[in-house]
Amino acid sequence: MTTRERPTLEAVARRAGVSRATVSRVVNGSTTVAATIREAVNRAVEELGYVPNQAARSLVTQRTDSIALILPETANRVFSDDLFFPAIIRGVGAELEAADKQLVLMMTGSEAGHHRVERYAVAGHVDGVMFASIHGADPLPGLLARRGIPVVCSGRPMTADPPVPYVDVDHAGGVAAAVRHLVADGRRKIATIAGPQDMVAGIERLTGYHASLRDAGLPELVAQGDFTRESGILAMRDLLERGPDLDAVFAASDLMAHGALQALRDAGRRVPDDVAVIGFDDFEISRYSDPPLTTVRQPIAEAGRTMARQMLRLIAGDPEVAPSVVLPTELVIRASA
Amino acid sequence: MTTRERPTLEAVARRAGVSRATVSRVVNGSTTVAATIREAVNRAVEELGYVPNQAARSLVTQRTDSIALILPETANRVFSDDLFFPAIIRGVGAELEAADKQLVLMMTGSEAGHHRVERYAVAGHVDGVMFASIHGADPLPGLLARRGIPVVCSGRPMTADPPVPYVDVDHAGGVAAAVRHLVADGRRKIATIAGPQDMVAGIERLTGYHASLRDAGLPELVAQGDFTRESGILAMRDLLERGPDLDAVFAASDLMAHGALQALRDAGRRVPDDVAVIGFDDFEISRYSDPPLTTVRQPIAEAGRTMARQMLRLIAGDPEVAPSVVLPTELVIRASA
DNA sequence: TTGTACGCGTTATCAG
DNA sequence: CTGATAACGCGTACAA
Repeated sequence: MTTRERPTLEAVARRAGVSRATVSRVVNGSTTVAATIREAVNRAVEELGYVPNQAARSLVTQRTDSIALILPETANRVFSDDLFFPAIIRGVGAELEAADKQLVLMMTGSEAGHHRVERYAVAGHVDGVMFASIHGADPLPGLLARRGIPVVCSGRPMTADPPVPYVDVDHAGGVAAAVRHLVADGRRKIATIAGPQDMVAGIERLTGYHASLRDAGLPELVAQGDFTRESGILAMRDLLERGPDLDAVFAASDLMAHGALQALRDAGRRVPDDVAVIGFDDFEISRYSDPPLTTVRQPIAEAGRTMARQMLRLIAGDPEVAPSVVLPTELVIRASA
Repeated sequence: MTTRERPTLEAVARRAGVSRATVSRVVNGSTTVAATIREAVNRAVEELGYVPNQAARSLVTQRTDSIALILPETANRVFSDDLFFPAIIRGVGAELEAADKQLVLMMTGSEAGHHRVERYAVAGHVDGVMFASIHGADPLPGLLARRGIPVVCSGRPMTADPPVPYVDVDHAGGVAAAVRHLVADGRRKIATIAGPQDMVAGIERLTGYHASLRDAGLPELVAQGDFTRESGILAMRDLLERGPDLDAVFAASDLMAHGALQALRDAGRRVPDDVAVIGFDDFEISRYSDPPLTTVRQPIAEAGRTMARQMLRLIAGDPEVAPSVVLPTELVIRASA
């Protein structure tokens, strides 16, 4: 391994026969440099393979040009068949790439990881921190914000101690559309498989269910899941037991809806003839399920892009950053309901 | 958002009534500081919420205490039902956590991303770079190594321009064990579903297949896949068409093996009665397939841990870092073969 | 045991 | 348009 010394600005300057200042200007794309000199400097940079020392640079600029995306989950959860994280990462990545910022992914399933991320950010490793999801009343976003670090969350934080800008989708509106569709179809015993109640997405979809059924004057039937397919299977079995006469089920995630489809099939119920099923997400796979899943589409990648844009504004010092952006959801009707 | 000034060493020193040097010593855990002073300093640190400026610190120490793990894939590939990446990330994460180093994940599916990672590393953002996989003759590992940046790869790099330390598993040995098992079981028409031939894992498993069948004096039958389940389905159909009389198939990944199981079922072949199937990976789900999958176990998380350990040694300047570590594989016999 | 003083590699502010 | 020169915040010989 060649442990050659890294060339400095000084070295480039000597080789090009100019001052450090001039080299710095060229490297940073200043226009006020004579063409001939610029060329000489660029040649020297090339020959020496010069790359600016990030530590020195950010010591004076106060910037690192890299931004963290926190995945407050364990590796097992992040990397599963749940396509939420990939989608949000794609959205964030695309927007940051366009802005030439480096995306830094950090998983913090454990408590210790949580604390290390805090130090990492406060120490100035990154210019800002985005959260891909929030569990319970996670203090970290507020903590960082109070430190003056730009923070944006995906999903409304449950604690708004110092209010942190967030991007979310219209959960309630999506659920309402789903329930309306079921009611219009003549369904009268509409159950739900709720998401985890330590996450705003889970809570708001359940709240939306409550509100919609109340408006429609229909009886409720709730089972608890955690967004995963397995939990959908278990919850559906539970529902069938407690409400054998149900004729529809709204699952708070596509994966749980798929689990429900499977459990219904196992129980000999036909979808949608006996039981209508609606999910929430609109993952790719939902187009190919049996039957294809009617579901509430939420623009996850778009949420990621939006989150990144807000972050870039925050970093740029834009005072006009909206405290929240809520993206619309949309009912996608296929065969299951 | 409180944009309070970040306290510096100087501020802490003033408050504690000591010099900057002393504060620095306390913060870095030097033992040569009087207990009373240490306490006063710690109190000041606490009160001010002081956290060392990473840029300033690494400007002098030449270290950042964070290490990158490159996933040279798109988000779609990284976050799929392939459990390779989660496993390796878990292994790496555990080892780095113990060493109190921060793990930084970077995905570089695109060409541009590739280049940005190079600059990121060369600029000194991280102390070292690990690669979770390698495609073709990726020049990046060598490029970084030549720059004097510690590099470790998971999987033998196809180009060893400057030889880069790597951790891999015994592909050939695993394949040989699988084929031996099939032959001993009386199978005589053993096909294979090969992995992508731009990755060493794909190449070596196919090479191993060639060698094993040659040794056994049996005819070959090869179809091409890319480690995914879908490619396994397609490849199996292809094989059945070209070799209707095959009585066994070795798939170079568990996911492809699962695809093969499905295709065989669709074709009305019984497993293992008509066709024996063996995979490669031993993912959790392979215990629950129908039938449970006989497969070659490769210790992925252990490879991640080993890779991290090698990296830590490299960073510590240990001259005794092995140029390569090859972990054993093991045939796990279940019901499919 | 503690403090002084220098240097790490850049950028930015001034003169020239 | 270019070149000195002063920060930026910290670690660490060296001196006290």
